Amino acid sequence: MVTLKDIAREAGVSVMTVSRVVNDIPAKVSCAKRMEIKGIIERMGYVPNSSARSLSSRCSRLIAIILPYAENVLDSPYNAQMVGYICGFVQDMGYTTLLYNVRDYREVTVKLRTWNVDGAIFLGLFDSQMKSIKEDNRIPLVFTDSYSPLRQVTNVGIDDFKGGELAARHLLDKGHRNMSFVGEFSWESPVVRARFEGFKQTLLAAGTDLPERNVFTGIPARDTLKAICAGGKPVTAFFAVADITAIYLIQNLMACGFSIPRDCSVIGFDNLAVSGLIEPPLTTIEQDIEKKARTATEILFRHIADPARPAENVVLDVCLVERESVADRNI
Amino acid sequence: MVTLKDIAREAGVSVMTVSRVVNDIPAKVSCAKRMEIKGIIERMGYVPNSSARSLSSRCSRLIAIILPYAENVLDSPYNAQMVGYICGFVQDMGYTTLLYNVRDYREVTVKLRTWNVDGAIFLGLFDSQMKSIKEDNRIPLVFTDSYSPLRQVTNVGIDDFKGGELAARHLLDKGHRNMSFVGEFSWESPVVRARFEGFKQTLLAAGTDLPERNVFTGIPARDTLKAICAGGKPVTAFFAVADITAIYLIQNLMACGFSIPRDCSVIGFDNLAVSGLIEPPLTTIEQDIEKKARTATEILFRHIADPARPAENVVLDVCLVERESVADRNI
DNA sequence: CTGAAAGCGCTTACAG
DNA sequence: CTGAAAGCGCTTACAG
Repeated sequence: MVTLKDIAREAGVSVMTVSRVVNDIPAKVSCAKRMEIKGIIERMGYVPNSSARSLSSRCSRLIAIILPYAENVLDSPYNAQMVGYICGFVQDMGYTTLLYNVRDYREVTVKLRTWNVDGAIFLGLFDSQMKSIKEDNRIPLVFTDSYSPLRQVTNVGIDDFKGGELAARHLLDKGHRNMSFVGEFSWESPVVRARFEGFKQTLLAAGTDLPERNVFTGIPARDTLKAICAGGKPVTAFFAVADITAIYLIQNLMACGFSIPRDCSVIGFDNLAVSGLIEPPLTTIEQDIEKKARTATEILFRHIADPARPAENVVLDVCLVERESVADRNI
Repeated sequence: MVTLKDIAREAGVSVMTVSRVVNDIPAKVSCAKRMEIKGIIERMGYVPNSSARSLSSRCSRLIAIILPYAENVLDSPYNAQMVGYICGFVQDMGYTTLLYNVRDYREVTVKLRTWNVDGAIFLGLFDSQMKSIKEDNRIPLVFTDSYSPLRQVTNVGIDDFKGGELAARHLLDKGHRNMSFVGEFSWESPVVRARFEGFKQTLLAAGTDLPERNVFTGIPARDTLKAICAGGKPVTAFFAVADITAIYLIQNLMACGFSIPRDCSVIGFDNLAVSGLIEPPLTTIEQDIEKKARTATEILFRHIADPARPAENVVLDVCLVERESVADRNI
């Protein structure tokens, strides 16, 4: 392994001079010497040892992405997109990405400290442990999709409530009057809750009720689907809390013999790449995942550059993407 | 920051004794002392500094996953699956995952050396640079889907040729006699080549030709699709080199007014999660991505434990998954 | 503009 | 079973 010392000996200077060249510390080494040393570094294939750097400078140039545990954390297209973009942005900044999935929030502190990570981005549900995580780790931390009331926490999220509103308004516009909400995860998730509330309140304001029996935490069983989509006052449209949910819901509705959108309409949330590819192409609420990833990374680096910066809470916009999974009942 | 020294002072022992407790070096510290020290470590919230460890022990417990550059490397569901599984397995071994996307293979050496990475797994097309990468980095390296002739390289791949055979045999069984191959990427990719050869040779052996005009490097334009699927001797079935390709191909065929599989059949390769969700559900050649990720990780750790181990080339099996995108023309 | 000294937090290698 | 010494490769802080 080639070290600073080797380069220094070869160039006949001290290690400090080489270190200054390697780190491009300006105007502290004469130009001629600088060029000569650069040549030797190139020729000998010197690569700085990041561990040694991290140890002495207390900066690792390492960013951790923290995901809640799953057998495969990137199974979800949303997570995969976020991690992929963040990884690219982090690398563009000259930093390196560590990828972690944690079963218990207490693992977080150990993982961040042991590598002396300079900053971390959290994907997913860490709301309740956020306070402890924040207290235990005095480095810049960016959460995503958090609804924690803590003001000193930096978060990048989207307008989930508005997403629910847009879905409701679109279905109302298309003449639907009896609808169903299909959630996922537990009701613990404030993200699900916000989308639901936006949906429900918009319906209520328009004089349309969303009865309890049409609200589900997961995809309803086929018998249930058959029951609510037929009978006296059938459900004509579903708002699924995520595109993945919508896709499986459509599968189940089709398996029940329903045609989408002729017999019942479905609107999703996320606008994943696959959502335009299924049959029928999914009408959905779009969130800009690249922008979310970019914003989260930018804010993180802003806090790394200036740790005194106040916490920010960014809420990104959402919009309706109309495709073919919602029928117009007005015509 | 709590260090070994702090624990040592608190316990009234030397740092070496604490180090031995932290690292569970067996039977070298009396039991009573060991318990007492463990208590202090717990109480003071000591976390070992991995950089210091890496520097002095020359082992980082870091594994790099190297992907060829893309704007979003995890945009491909295949990459996302692989990275997700590998990350989990690596973590189970007590190691940490670094995620890199590289534009140029020369970046690889710098990235691996600077963090003193203990091993690396490569996803994607590194065949031509493999020799240089291998020579520059004397740590365990596992490649995937490589067709490099280098014998000293460890690789985990699948039987792409057999996949092509299975596709051909299935279409022949279903009575198709005029087929098309739709590739992706360049023909440089030996993976594409192998799938193509398996397909073509099986057709030829059965007395069915695969004329040049029905072989494509990307998804054909709609005019082309219309032309080859109509006329005197129409193409009745397509073999797409990957499910993603198949999905877009189906989109295009539908946009041309063709019904799948009534007017033309499509068979894919990979069996992604989405492939069963599209309409019609895709008949495809399945590869076991979890097994591939697991095998690659296991072999890597075997080589880390015993660097003298000879290189291995593992070829995993593939199989046909029959769904609804291929019509039976015999009935 | 340049360098000698000290130290980051740990482990290796040796001594007892 | 325990510890003092040296060193991993770098940077910080200071001196000139």
